Amino acid sequence: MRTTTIGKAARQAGVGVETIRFYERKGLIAQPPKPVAGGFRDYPAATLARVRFIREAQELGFSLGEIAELLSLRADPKADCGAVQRRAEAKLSEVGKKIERLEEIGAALDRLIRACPGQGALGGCSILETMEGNGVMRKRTAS
Amino acid sequence: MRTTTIGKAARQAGVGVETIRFYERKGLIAQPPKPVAGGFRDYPAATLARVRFIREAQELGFSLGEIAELLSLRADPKADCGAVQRRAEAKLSEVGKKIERLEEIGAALDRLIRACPGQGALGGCSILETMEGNGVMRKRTAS
DNA sequence: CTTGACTCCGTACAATGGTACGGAGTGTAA
DNA sequence: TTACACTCCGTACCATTGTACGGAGTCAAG
Repeated sequence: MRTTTIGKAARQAGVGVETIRFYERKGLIAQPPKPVAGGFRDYPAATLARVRFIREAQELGFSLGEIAELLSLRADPKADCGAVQRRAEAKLSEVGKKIERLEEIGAALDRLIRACPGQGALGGCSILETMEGNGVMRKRTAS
Repeated sequence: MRTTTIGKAARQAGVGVETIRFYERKGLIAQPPKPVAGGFRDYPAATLARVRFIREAQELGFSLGEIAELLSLRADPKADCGAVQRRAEAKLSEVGKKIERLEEIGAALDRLIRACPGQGALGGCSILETMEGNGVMRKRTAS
C-alpha cells in the first residue's frame, strides 16, 4: 500500500472515482501531483477527510458552494480574523437553525410514533398536523 | 381575498408559482379542483403548510422523495400502525444522526471562532482540523 | 368593455451534482 | 511478457429540482 490511488481513495471515502474527479474539477479538493517519476497520483489522508466531510455536509443540506465556504474558513494568522469570524458566526447560526428545525421534526415524529397504538379517529395525525397542527387543519370531511 | 390563487399561495409560501406546479406534478401536494363555476383554483392553507414544510425539509438535506415519505407517515387507524411506526422510527433515527453531525460542525465552528484572536502559528485551524484533527494532519511544513 | 395582471397548461431550457464511456497509458502478478 | 485491473483525461450523458415561455382563458378596476 505504497500509494493511495484514486480508486483506493474513493473506496475509503465511500464515493465513486468519478466523484473524486468531479470535486477536483470544482476545486473542492486538490488534485495530487502526478509523480515526477511517472505512475499514478497519490491521495493523502487529508484529502480523504475532506471528501468525507463534503458528503456529510451534503446530507445536512449544504450545497457544494456552501461546503466550499465552510472548508475555506480557517483561523489563519495571515488572514483577516474578523472577516473569518463573521463568516463562521453566520455559518454557526445557520447550523443552529437547522438543528432547531430538525428537533421540531424529530419531536413531531416522536409524537406520531406515540400516537399510534390505541386511539382511533380523533385527529388522525400526520407530521404536519402534529407540527403546525392543532388549528391549521380544520377540515374533518372525508375527502 | 375570497380565493387564494396559485400566485398568492406561492407568495405566502415563499416560492415561485412554477415550483407549486412542479410539486403538484410530483404528487407532493394536491392540485385543488378547478371550481365547477369556472375561474381559478383555490389553494387551501393546508397545502401552503405542506409547501413550507417541503422547503424546510429540503434545507435539512431531505430529497423530495424522502419528504414525500415523511409526509405520508400518518397515524391513521386504517393504516398498519406497526409499519408506520417502524418507518417513523427510521426517520427519527436519521434526524437524530443529522442533529449530531450538525452539532459537531457547530462545535468546530465555535472553536474556530474562538481560536482566531491571539494565538498564531500553532496548528492554524480549519474546520476539518478542529473536527477530525488533532492527529490526522501531521504536516507542519509550509506548503 | 377594455386593459393589465394573473391563471392554466404544455413544453422547453437550465443549474446542480454527479455517472458513464472510450482510448491510451501504467502497474503487477502469474 | 502477457493478461488484467487500474489510472488518466476528455467528453457526453443523466437525474433531480426547478425556471422560463407562449398562447389562450379569466378577473377586476377604471
